[in-house]
Amino acid sequence: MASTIKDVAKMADVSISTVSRVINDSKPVSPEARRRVLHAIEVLDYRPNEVARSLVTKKSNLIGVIVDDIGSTYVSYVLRGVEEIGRMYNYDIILLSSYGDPEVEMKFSKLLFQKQVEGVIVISSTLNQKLMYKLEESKIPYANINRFYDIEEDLTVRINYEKVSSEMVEHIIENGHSNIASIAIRKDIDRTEEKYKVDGYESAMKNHGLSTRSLYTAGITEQDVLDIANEIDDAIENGTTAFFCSQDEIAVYLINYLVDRGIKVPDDISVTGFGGTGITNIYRPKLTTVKIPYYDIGAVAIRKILKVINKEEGLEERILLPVQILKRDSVKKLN
Amino acid sequence: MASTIKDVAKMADVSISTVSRVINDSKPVSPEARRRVLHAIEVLDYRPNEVARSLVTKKSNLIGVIVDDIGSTYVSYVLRGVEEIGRMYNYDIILLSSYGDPEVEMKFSKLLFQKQVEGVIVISSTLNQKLMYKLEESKIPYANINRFYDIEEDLTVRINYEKVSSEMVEHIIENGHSNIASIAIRKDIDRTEEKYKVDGYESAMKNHGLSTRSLYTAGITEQDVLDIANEIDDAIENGTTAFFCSQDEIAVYLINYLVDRGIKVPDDISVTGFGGTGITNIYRPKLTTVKIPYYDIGAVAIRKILKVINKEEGLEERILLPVQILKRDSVKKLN
DNA sequence: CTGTTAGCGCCTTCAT
DNA sequence: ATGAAGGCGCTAACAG
Repeated sequence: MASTIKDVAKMADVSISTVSRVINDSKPVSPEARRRVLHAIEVLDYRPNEVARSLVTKKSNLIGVIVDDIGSTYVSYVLRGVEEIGRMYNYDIILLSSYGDPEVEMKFSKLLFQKQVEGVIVISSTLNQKLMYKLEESKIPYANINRFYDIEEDLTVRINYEKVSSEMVEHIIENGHSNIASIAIRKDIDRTEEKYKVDGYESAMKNHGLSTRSLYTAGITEQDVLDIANEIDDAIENGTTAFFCSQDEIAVYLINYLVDRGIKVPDDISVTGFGGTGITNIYRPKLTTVKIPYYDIGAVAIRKILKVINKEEGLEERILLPVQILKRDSVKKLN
Repeated sequence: MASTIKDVAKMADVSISTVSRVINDSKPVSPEARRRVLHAIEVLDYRPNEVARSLVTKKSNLIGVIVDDIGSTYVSYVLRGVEEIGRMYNYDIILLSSYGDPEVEMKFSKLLFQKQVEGVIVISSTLNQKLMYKLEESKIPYANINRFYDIEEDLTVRINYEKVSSEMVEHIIENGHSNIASIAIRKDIDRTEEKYKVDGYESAMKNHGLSTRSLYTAGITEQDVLDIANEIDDAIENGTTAFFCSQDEIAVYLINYLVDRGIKVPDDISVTGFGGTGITNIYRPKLTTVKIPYYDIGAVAIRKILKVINKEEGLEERILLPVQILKRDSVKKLN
């Protein structure tokens, strides 16, 4: 059995209050007493029991994080930010992976409440409104981070997808392309970031008096891309020289498809993506893409929660994260 | 303020003992009392406070997981297994990411002890002996999962790298190759899985009377591979037609290097890897590689810990996980 | 500066 | 079958 505050008190020949005072540095303690306590702590290898401490202080220093799949790159990148900033403020992360099951997520939230977490962060690719309601009514601070859905009310951290999309399209245009198609995900597009990307694409094109061609996939799997092969072929036959894709996965599977058909990227066709995670550094050609600051998204989310917990006054500004376009090798300069 | 067991007792007009009995199903309670308690719980939306519960039962149902980088594919894949199996047994995961700093890891272990975790799992790419000692002397069950180091005493879960390496080399030989080189990581090779891989390669080659050529990198970054470009070129000039690589990253960067030099894979040169994570499905050509069961590695590790916690008698067998060779497109059949 | 006391919310004997 | 009482390890008044 680990030693307790009592053992330390006994050994140092003081009361447990005094021990508590030195470990918390809460009230003045005479140098002599402090010395003895410290010594006893050392000898007994005493470590305060956080569970007991939480019970009385009502602070668990725990943030619950519900994710849909810890194995996904998106989730793990966001988690980096959450974990590191949480740590800076002495908060630990309890991690729960739901694999996208909404019912499981409901159970998780209950579990987390019982564990007395002080905040909850949800990192997912799907939407679970029921979970949001439950978190809302729980009155504990929470943040919702979603890979696709970008909903005004839920917003925690946002990115100006429309603007950066326009910039990316400008970049493609500057490289001499004029027949540029976009590919985005159709599902729930009115509530996802995809809408903003397509809007950005279309407005940039219109600003240059160019006509648009917007293709849509069902998702980001290889099959989803192959399913619109006809439309891709069609675009190319009609002179499309560049594809502005709303996600790195789409871009990469598109390139795979093109290469398999003997079409070279970027020599014959240029392609851009959105995301900028590891794969885009390894894959050849190195993808020209928008680097989404996943780490910062996580960091800002937990920071916001901690602010609420600590009742920091921070004016509730909407945080808009800057993004960066990585100009690499998948866009060719036409002459 | 959330309602407590007292509130429930008052509302149901019973003692807190009775409430405790129904929520834990520990002792018989009259149907009538039970009904009233359940009703009160429902109305008050009562959820037992796990912190208080842990304090008295001395069970936190928490497993601490120290990782070097939550953002790494390796870590997140292993975590999937840890999390899911932990969940099955009602254990939650506290996640700490050290970014490889040994001192930080020491602090983490202390932190975890204070949080009263019942077990600790370390998932890393580096070795922290001090941490292992500390965990060992803590007397709480722990498991050490390492991406590279494969040390007899520390073993938690193991893989027969030598055997599968031989099989992979056999596969390459069956495809008509005879001049095959290996590439592995030199660092600490006597204590890493790399040794077994090279051994497997060499023994397969010798069994076929073929001569070996073993190259070594400093690590798995792109630069590490480029640093041995001369040796790679040299091997090719000397007739090498296939490279058996000890890690997917090495294989992929090697292919990048070769392709950049106008050498086609697998048409001119065949390449195999080790790992089988997501990237190898997306990358072209699809890599022929050994699929390491990361999920199972994590699952077995936590299962082992839970066995100790629950004092299950399970004979302390050494678990050897089966692996699978993914025969895909990066090895060409020579005629 | 220090010790005593009263809980935090819950489980668990021990009586009844 | 049920309630009263004690205590898990710790913090926070309250006296002194």
